[in-house]
Amino acid sequence: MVGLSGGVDSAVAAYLLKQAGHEVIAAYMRNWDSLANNDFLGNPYQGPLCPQEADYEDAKKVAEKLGIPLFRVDFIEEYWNDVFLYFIKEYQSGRTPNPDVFCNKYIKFDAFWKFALTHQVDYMATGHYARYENGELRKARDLTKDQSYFLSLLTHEQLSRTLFPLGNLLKKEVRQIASSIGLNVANKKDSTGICFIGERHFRQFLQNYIPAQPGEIIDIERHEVVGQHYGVMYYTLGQRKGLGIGGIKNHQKGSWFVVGKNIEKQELYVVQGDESEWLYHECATITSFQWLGNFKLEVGQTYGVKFRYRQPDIPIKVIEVLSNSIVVESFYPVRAITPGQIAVLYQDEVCVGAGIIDSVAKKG
RNA sequence: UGGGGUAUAGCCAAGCGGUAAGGCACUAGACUUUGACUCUAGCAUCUCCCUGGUUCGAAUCCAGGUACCCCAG
Repeated sequence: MVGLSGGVDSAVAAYLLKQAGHEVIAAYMRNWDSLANNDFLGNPYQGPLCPQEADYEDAKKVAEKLGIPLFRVDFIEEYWNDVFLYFIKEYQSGRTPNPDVFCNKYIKFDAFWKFALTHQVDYMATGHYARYENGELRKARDLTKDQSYFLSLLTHEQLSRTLFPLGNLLKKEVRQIASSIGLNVANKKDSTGICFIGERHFRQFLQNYIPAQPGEIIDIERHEVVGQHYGVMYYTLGQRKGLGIGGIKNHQKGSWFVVGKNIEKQELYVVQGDESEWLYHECATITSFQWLGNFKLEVGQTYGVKFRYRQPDIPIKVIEVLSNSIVVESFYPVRAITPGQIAVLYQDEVCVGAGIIDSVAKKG
């Protein structure tokens, strides 16, 4: 069973599986209901035109074109309970979660799989750009579209029952295939924003679930108030936009960036200029760490790590291994390593482990 | 109510007679299956606190007014 989103990637994935001789069925998932979920503020799609229904129509056309049956399934409650509540809780505690990683873990590769099982399938498949070969999760051939980052918290069991038909293709090739077989979505723009929710004005979106709590923005170097914020939970480390801090007398030119926050005091800490020491760290404690490698994880080993999606691999050394967490140290300062985000360890192309960034520190 | 200083876009700020730099913020777009970062573009055209005056021409000079700041009382 293939998860058809209405986009070009999953459509081509389904096509390729069918071409390969698999018996393919598909399902369109809908996991977010703006009305039921009070998704009002910051939602650009007010009114009757619902992008999800447009996507469903696209998926139907794709299924029809490919001659495969298309089911429709909702995991709105599961998404809310397993992904969104966690998402909100993290923001409330001042962290910056990555909901899509958990959406994969609990919805796409769990709830969806259970649904697929009711149709007696052997495998599920998605349009992710990633590879799972010989028990190893690997980056996609198209490194610019590689999505192994988002799959890094899956288990071997989840990965081994999944096919990734796009793992060895370039995005460009996927679009060419879609075009060559006349798929309606061949030139459809890639979707962005939180999976199943979509593009939102983020601060306003959060305000639907976390009430505003305005407070002071403080220059952490001079201990001066330089502005007012809407609520510390709406900002993330390294953030520039949305601070609204203009020119200030006797200050140099330059933008301001978030470097910290105090939930209790509702204070947001910032620095001017993107070269401030406050923005950079080398050490990170990674909790809920899951090891995917087929050898032993030990102190002293070096890997490449992504502290956020699409970040080039950063060389790090493992300096501590605990039962459920590890501590790593990069060989050079890294900007805005952010608690709540997922840190993924790679050994070249192989994803060997991942966990949640819990805290960061300067070297030494 | 003596003296001095400043008044330029939301903020900081160039310009000192020749027809409004720059930065920040903001907005839009690009990038992006999280949030960010980044990049590109836009952003004072009866306008430079107000009113007169000098001049071919003023934000720039002069006079008066208004507001705020500082030092003295």
